[in-house]
Amino acid sequence: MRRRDRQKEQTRLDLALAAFELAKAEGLAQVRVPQIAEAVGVSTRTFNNYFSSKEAAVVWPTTLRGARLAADLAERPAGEPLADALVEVVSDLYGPAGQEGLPDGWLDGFRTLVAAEPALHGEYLRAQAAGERELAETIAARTGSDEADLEPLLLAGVASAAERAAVLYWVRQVGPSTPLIEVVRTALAMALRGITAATVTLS
Amino acid sequence: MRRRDRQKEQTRLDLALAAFELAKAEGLAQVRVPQIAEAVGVSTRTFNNYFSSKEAAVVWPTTLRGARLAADLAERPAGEPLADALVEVVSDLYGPAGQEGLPDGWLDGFRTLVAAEPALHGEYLRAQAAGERELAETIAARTGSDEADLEPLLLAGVASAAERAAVLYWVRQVGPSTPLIEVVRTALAMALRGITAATVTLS
DNA sequence: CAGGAACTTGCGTAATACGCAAAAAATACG
DNA sequence: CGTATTTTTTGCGTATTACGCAAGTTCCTG
Repeated sequence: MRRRDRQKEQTRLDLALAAFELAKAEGLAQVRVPQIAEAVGVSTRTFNNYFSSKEAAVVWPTTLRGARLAADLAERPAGEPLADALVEVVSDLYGPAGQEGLPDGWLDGFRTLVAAEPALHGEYLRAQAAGERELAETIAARTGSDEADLEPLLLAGVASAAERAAVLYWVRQVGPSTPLIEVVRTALAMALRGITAATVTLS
Repeated sequence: MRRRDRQKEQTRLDLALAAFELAKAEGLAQVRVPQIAEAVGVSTRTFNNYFSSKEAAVVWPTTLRGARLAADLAERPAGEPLADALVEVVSDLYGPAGQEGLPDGWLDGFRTLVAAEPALHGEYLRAQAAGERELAETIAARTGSDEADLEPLLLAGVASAAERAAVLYWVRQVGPSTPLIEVVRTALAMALRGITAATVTLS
């Protein structure tokens, strides 16, 4: 029962990475679904059992990273202030530990590819949004907020937005680059200060 | 030159609203592109000159609203604190003035539809992201930041995230609803307090 | 009102996504 | 150890779609 699941996830990741490599090499538009399937040794139909489009496949690791984010937050010491925990957990995604399970240099290549391929933007944001939802749930669990509170949604959304902004800033940077992980930390710190400081209740 | 453009934009909006109405009535998956085109009286091929998918069509007004957001911010008095201006401008989108050019009740129907149709999420987020970019540029122009600064990106991202979080919160709300526009104002105020207060520079 | 630009349209085609049912593989169980 | 059962993969058929291209139509400009 478990071996099966692991094999499935491996195949899913294989397909995702194959799609990514091909897109990087030839441009996403030139990549054909059968080509991806063949690279992994499965049928086209099987590819479509795992992913509903090549875009979804390319972006799959983003979903994984989102899940890892929530999981990491859940394991943070309970006493730690939430803002600090968020900064750590998100910026860790951009450190060496955040690349686990993915090939070397994946993150850089992925950023480049997404920037170059507008066709990926929708699926990419979708994947991020999924992670954001998980994150909001974890935050709610941690702070003991009501399931339907505004704060967890806000915190997750803002953290996610700060992460995106940091990456965007870093990509556009021209001069000597501040390391991405530093930019991420700064952006998160700036963005989170507001929400965690204020305690506002809706009437 | 201008009459032509106006007609074009009208057609584009007609197609978008037709797609929306049909999706609302029959479910997006049941709607066929030729059906949308016919509803507006153009050929299928013309539909695809305007939009590259039915999803993109349904979501088009979101793009318009994003553009309006940036335009509105540009017209705010220069003296006004940026955070205040952002709160006003975003929450105005959820007031009566924000519905201009769209049919009555569009906003409610749209929210419901997007919530019900995962196939729209990608395009929806894409449209929001486009608005976010415009907003960041307008903010940069307003504050006189360098084109490549982090702050404008962060502010635009956080404002956008706060808006999304507010809507999500409001949708899930069970009890007596706080008016959406109030939730939006609160969320923005909470989220923005941090960034605008802090002045952090990257090393 | 003639010349030309912009927009629309029909046609052809490559690609895709998914339902369905059969084959194959993995696992559980006696 | 072998068979029954569940899961996964696969092939096939098909409805739909997106877009290049070239011809037709509309509209503006001088």
